[in-house]
Amino acid sequence: MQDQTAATRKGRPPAKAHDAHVDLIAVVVAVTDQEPSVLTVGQANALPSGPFELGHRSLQSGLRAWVEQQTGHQLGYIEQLYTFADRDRIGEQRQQRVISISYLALTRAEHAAGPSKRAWRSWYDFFPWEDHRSGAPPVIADTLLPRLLAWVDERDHDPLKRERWQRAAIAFGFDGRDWNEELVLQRYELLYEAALVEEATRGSEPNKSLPISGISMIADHRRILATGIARLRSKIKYRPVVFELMPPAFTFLQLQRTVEALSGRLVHKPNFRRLIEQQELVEETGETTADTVGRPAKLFRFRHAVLDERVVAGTKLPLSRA
Amino acid sequence: MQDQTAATRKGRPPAKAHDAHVDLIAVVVAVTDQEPSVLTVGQANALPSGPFELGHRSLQSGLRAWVEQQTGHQLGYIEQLYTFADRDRIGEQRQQRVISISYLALTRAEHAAGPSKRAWRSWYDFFPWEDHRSGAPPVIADTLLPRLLAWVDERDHDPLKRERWQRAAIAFGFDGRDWNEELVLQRYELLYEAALVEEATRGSEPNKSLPISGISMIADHRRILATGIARLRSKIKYRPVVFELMPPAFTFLQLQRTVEALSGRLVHKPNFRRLIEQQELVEETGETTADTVGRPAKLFRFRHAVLDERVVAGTKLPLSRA
DNA sequence: CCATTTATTCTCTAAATGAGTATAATTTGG
DNA sequence: CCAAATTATACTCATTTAGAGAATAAATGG
Repeated sequence: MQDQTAATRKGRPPAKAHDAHVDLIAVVVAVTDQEPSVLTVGQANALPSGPFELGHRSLQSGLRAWVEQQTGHQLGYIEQLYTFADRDRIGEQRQQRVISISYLALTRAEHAAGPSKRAWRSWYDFFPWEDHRSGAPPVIADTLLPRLLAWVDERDHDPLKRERWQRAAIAFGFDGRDWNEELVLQRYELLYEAALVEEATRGSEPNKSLPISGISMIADHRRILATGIARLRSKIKYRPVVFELMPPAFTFLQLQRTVEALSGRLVHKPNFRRLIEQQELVEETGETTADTVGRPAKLFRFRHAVLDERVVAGTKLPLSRA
Repeated sequence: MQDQTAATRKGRPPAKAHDAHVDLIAVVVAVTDQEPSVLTVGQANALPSGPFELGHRSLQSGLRAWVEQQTGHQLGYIEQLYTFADRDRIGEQRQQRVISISYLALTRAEHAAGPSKRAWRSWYDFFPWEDHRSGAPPVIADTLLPRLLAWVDERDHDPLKRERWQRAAIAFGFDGRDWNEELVLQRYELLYEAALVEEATRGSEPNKSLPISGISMIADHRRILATGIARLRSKIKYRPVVFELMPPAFTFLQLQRTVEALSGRLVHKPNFRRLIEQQELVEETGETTADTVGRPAKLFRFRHAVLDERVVAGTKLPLSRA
């Protein structure tokens, strides 16, 4: 799953007319001080990216080269996210097609020294409504809910109103529904559709009452970031990827705080420990933490062997033994 | 998740030199007569595909257009699979880069009449080792195991031998391990690496003792098909996508047989029923089947409402209530 | 009517999950 | 040095879910 790439098709006449510009773009994630952060460039409002060039051996190596050049950061774990190609989601129009192939990279924030243009930034700067670690953030009730209600009311008649309202309610957990932390992309797309994010209004006249929600990014980078967050929030649940973000040795609490930072939710401490233990994902290093107050915690390391042993979780289909 | 696309990047000088040819390629799946089949073109050894052109509104609409033109088949549900760009996996070398953006489409085999070049073909023709509905297929013990052992033995020394053997054992369930039906792509890649599939030997001199395993496809289409099968086998477990493959009304057994066809494994009938029922995925139509022997089965239909109600399964993180 | 076939419902046990409570090992303020 | 305070770790208990199979129901074909 971590290394897929290849060209295809048999000798078809090269259709130069349709050739496209291909960009590689990276969502590089680290967690430091209980804050999930993303690697940015420029005015801290762009993801590292660059064109896929003839010199690149593969998509992945092209991506690594660009990120390293632009941020000085070397990537470890990466996986492909999604390939975008909409014309209408970019401000300017061009004659030529642009394809963006996005990747998710997991890393630790330290790594390589020296002065560089790299800037880590909490992803909740861009998505303030996504952090529910201390309850639902006020921005939802104060800003988003009223605005979304207005957007629902744009519709004249009932079935259409209800459809909009239901979508909003599912995405944000209104009407007593549960908050679902995985719906990052749906929420962003809804806000985009309701024109509650700055980038949705770029083509139009500057409306001073907007924008309102979070820091925006250039082009559609915020959408790509949303895609990455959604993927990661989903993936930590069934694959041991959190450990890519951890130092070599860590305590249970540190691990828990990392998961909480990513998912934007608090987890139940004893049950979290039980979950990790029963899956045998970690082993004791023998050391304990010294620096803290309270009872010192044992240090653990990730059991890399699990990557070989059980490639994947379990079934979920009620298989028959026959 | 079903409709994502967009262009990116701010005004960077168009780097014509690096422009790439972009192909769209479809894994179109249907299940008929308990056989999972894939839509092919050409000599029934190619997936429908075509270049992404300026006239296409989006990647998805371009894909739909090509499939419709080449097969006369109209697509319903589609989702993006993966974007490939390896140079070394295609027979011929070219100066220009080729990007293949692949999609998975789910449909029903009937649909549109008239003469057409479309051909449905069981995916097990291409992956005979993947069908475990009547136990492990003989090809594994008879052909693959000995060949893989020889491949393991190519390595001179122990740690390297062990590493190869462990990979094979995990992928194919040797050494008393369980068969994991989701590892379709890993298995294919392993066979490719061990040169046990025809396409792995295309650059080299024709070795008569090979090829051996399944029907091959042009270029890297078989790899893309493997990617699609793997995705589908994984996805049916946590999202109600099987219903895209079912007729409007169906019995529990038909539904079960469809799941079995896709996963290549038999499921436990009462527990399968319980699973579907407790998730309230279906409702009775009121009719029953007439044509069969034995007790007539009730007919059910998919409750489309579930797509709105619960967008997604559940948590899997031990959340705290606070 | 009886054997056969398929459908549907139950039962029972073992695991996994959710939610707390209890106990252990430290540090820190007096 | 002792009593909070603080964090870590271990247990408990009820509830749900999953795995495996038995029992019952409703047809068909003689």
